[in-house]
Amino acid sequence: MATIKDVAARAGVGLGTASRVLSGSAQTSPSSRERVLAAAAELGYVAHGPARSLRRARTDALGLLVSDIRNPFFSELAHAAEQEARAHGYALLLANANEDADQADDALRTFASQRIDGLLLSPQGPATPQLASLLARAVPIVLLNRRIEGVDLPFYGTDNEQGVGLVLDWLQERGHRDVAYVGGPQTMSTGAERARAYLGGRAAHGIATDDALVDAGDFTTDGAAAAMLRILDRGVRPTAVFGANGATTVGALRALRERLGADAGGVEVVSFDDFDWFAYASPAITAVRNDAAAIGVGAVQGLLALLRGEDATSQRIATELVDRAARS
Amino acid sequence: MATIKDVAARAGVGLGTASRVLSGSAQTSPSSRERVLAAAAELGYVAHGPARSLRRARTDALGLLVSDIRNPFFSELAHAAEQEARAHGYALLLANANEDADQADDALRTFASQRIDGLLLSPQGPATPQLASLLARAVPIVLLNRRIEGVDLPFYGTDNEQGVGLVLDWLQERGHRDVAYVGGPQTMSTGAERARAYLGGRAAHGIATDDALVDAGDFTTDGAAAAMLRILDRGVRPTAVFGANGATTVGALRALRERLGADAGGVEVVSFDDFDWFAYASPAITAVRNDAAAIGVGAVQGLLALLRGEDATSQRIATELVDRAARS
DNA sequence: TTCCACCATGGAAACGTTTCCACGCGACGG
DNA sequence: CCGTCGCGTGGAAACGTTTCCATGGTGGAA
Repeated sequence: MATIKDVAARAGVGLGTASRVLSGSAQTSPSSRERVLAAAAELGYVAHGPARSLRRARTDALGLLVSDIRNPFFSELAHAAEQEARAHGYALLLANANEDADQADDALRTFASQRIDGLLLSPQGPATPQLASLLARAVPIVLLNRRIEGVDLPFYGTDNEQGVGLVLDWLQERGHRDVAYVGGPQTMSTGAERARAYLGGRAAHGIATDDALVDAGDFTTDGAAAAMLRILDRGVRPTAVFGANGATTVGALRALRERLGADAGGVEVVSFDDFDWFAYASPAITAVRNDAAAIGVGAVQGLLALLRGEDATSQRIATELVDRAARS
Repeated sequence: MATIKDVAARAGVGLGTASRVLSGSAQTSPSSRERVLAAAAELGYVAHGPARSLRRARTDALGLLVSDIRNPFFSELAHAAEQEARAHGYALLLANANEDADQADDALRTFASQRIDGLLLSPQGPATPQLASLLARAVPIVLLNRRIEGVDLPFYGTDNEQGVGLVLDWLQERGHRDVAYVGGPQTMSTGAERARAYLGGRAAHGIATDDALVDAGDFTTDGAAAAMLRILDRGVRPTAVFGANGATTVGALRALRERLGADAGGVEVVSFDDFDWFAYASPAITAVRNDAAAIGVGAVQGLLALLRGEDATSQRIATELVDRAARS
């Protein structure tokens, strides 16, 4: 309730001096400084953020739009990004698109209205009008984990090719020939890149190139379970299954357990995306660990670079394989 | 970049009329309305949120402070709360305390500066100066899942007593006598309430009241694993283990698997807090499902009631048991 | 001693809204 | 035909900051 005028009055200084002390923007005499700070403390003064933003034409806030905060990948990323932003004096506003284009647009509208200084965006699909509007306003934007067709923005995400390479090496080392692949939608860059890397690298790693072993869901558990069942229904019997993201792997696992029992009939499961609990699953799941925290931190740093007027270099974060196969 | 003045000028109306149309606050003639909306669309006008907040002395934003967004309970809750808030025209600002009192205070300071209209708070511990400051400003606040000593605020959380009752019934039905309990910190209301309900109800459900079977961690995986190991080291051999929250159960599971093998030596595990993947764990974990979404929605509704000047009634959300025990 | 430069200071202006107030006009009733 | 009522309107004021500008004072250099 107390304004800076009240503080100035109580400290017996002018409005300007009080502002200079409280925002630390310019030199002030030690005595003024002391009295202003004392007055502010006594009154419990808290600067009015919106007024400050109005005057300074910046909000010191970054927006983060993720497709689903319940997805552990994104909650980890959000957490890391928030820490990094906070460390640099920025607040992080989080919005949830709920895997829905309308909600995503809605969130972008809110961000635009809040006048965020920059945006971390995990795109749902193609560019939307709201996104175009933000681009037109020259709001700095970086992309997370998925690319947008036709829009060239700094990108921070997993190195899909390298990650799939690790999986292929592992499959070969374990001697798997008949491997099922449960993919994601080709319309997402993640789905497309992983599929391309896997399908293109199979032969060189001694894996059968039978198309009956390949199907795709929509990166949801349910979609992936259905895809896995379709594969099994074709009468093929893989010795290993590769899920193209975390939810996909869970769906495949569910289908395998339904069909083949709690140990999935000895089928080995390997995943792009790691969850901690994969260690406790039956069967244990080997996974490529997608470093969400590194992506979040890198993206914030890139965005901050853009805000300083420098340019940001895209990063593909390398993955590492967590091998949980039962060894004899 | 376009302001409401630009819109008014282009539409050939006065400033006031433009504002009235765009904020829908009062009657305007159809012709004005039409021209203002057209002008706004042509200019790509987006209202300046901070300016609006400054003038209206409200932000239409609610703050949500959780202890750790990576905790699935909170990400689920955050998601549900955001949907509910959005449906009522409020934005939800999310902040992460990272289980750390300083960061929590920092986040509260930011919220205060942003002039949020209301706060959903999952407290870390006792009341802090920043919280007192918010209370003094008469910012409406509701509490999530944990209470604060000495502060009487509307509360939305799990019905711990009822949930523990379900677990006790299940343990009795399964014929367990020697049950280990891995609890949480007594300084948190959740830890204390669950411990009280369990310890007090044991005898009536035919469970041994041997204190060697009881230990406590700090609601983290590592702390719980250590507690579980302490119990096993006492030479007791329980037939079932009850973990007082999700992370605790995971820690106990880890310790059991380390000591007794991948099937935990046949020990049955039951948890307060359910994770979807418990179905795929080895051994499968029975759990009391904590309805995070219902808590989030209820809390937002309560907060909105406070904002309307009504008063909010605390809610204890009932849990349900998800029985995943292997039946013969 | 005198001037100049510099630094701290007080207050006005500006940021983009909403809302209040006063005004003009048309319609309706007397 | 005139007074009044009400509705739509334009513009000024206000919200709480920061920043610019002018001013006064002080220290050092000449």
